Amino acid sequence: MDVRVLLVEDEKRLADLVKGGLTGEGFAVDVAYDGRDGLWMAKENDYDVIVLDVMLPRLNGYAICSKLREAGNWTPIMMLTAKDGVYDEAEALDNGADDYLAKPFSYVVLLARLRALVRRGGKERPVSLTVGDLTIDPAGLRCRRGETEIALTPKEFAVLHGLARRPGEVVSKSELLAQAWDFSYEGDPNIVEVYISALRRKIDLPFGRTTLVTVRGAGYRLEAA
Amino acid sequence: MDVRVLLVEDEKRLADLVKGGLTGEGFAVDVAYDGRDGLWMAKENDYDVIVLDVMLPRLNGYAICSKLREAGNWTPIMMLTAKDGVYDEAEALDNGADDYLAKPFSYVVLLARLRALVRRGGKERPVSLTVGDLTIDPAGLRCRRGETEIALTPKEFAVLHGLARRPGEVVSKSELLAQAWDFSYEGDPNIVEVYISALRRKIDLPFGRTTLVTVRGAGYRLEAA
DNA sequence: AAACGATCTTCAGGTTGGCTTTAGGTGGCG
DNA sequence: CGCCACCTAAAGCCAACCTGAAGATCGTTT
Repeated sequence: MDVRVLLVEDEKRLADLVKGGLTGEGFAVDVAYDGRDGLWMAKENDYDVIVLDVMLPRLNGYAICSKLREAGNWTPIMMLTAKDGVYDEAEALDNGADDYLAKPFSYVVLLARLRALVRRGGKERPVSLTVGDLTIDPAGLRCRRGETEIALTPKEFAVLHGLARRPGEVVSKSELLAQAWDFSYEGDPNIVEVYISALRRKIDLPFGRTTLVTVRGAGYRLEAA
Repeated sequence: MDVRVLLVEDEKRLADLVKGGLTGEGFAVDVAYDGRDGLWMAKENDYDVIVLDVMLPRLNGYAICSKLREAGNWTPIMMLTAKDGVYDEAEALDNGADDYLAKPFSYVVLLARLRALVRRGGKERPVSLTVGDLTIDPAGLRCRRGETEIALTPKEFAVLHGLARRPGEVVSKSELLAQAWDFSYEGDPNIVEVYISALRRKIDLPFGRTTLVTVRGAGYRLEAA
């Protein structure tokens, strides 16, 4: 049971190096030297993980990534970003990548991250959730109301995510607890209320909306309207 | 086991193109060139997925979609929305479509999305109940009379739900008690009357209706008329 | 190591709104 | 006419909920 890897990288020297290394580690590696070939191969075959350079001839890494996700392909993707910067990371994850690595990278780090990615598996998950004009990006701890970016803490995000996965439906406090906290959380359920309060202050109040609704005795509901 | 597709599209050139492409991919494609034929074929045959253009002669895509859903047909539907601003995606999904694609679309994308739709088997049949123009959504603890949303408390909802599950039938007070309250409720059975009263004030009175009928000595009945 | 900032969690006071009971009223039915 | 089932407005009670603030925890910086 080999791990099948697709490597899309135009620098032939680097591509060969990585391929050699990974092959030695027991990976089955295919290489594509430009974006369009890479996209085609990714669609044609079933890989366990895809390594994508960002800057590629004919079709860049971001585009490949979004196109795959759009096509319902949720193979784990690692992006190799040329420039080191926050902007690149954000863009990579925005486009549906699962992890990224800034060039130049150490081979050992690549290997470790790849293994982590494969282990995590490519569970099917949407690139982003949308509830009305609220978009939630599960890859990063961020969300946007229209064009306005909203910073969320990890827990706030977890709660919002739990609600957004079932828009318009009532999600009970205990469901939120089970999802955003450990399964067997022993603490005060009031904590959910605290986070609901914080979320409202961020996603509703500044916009004069009330999309996060309390359903007394039942739970909370996130509405599109 | 072919995948059976119904394509409802009046632009003959486009229809033939798509049909050709999909046939080549192993789909069994039927084409209808106007809305009424499309609806008829959708009802007559059992398709795995239906592709609906929005703007169609004789009966538009939205109408076909709602009519099918009304008739209890939950075949996955993909809507093709012309991007002229009159119709938008949200409307497509509101009408019960499972996915939409804005024209002009790439054939590859259409193919991928269709496959995803078929794989998922479409939206789960909503569990909402309908009694005449009254719809009850247990997942969201909401109910509507026509387009008007009605706010209900959990107990009110529980009672209404108990009635709506058996539309037109008499449901006894003790059945309602057993269902909406704990099995062994020790309180005053008059409470049911109180809630019936509250419900009437919300779902009948404002609409000049009397759908929630008392059957003296037997219980209550929720009527479609 | 110490200090710091951010986040998480707990706590407590205040408020609200739904649940239930009560009680007087209505109307069907013998 | 009187009984009984049902209707419904009103009010008290209590649990659920909101929220500001303080304490606890964790990771990062100095």
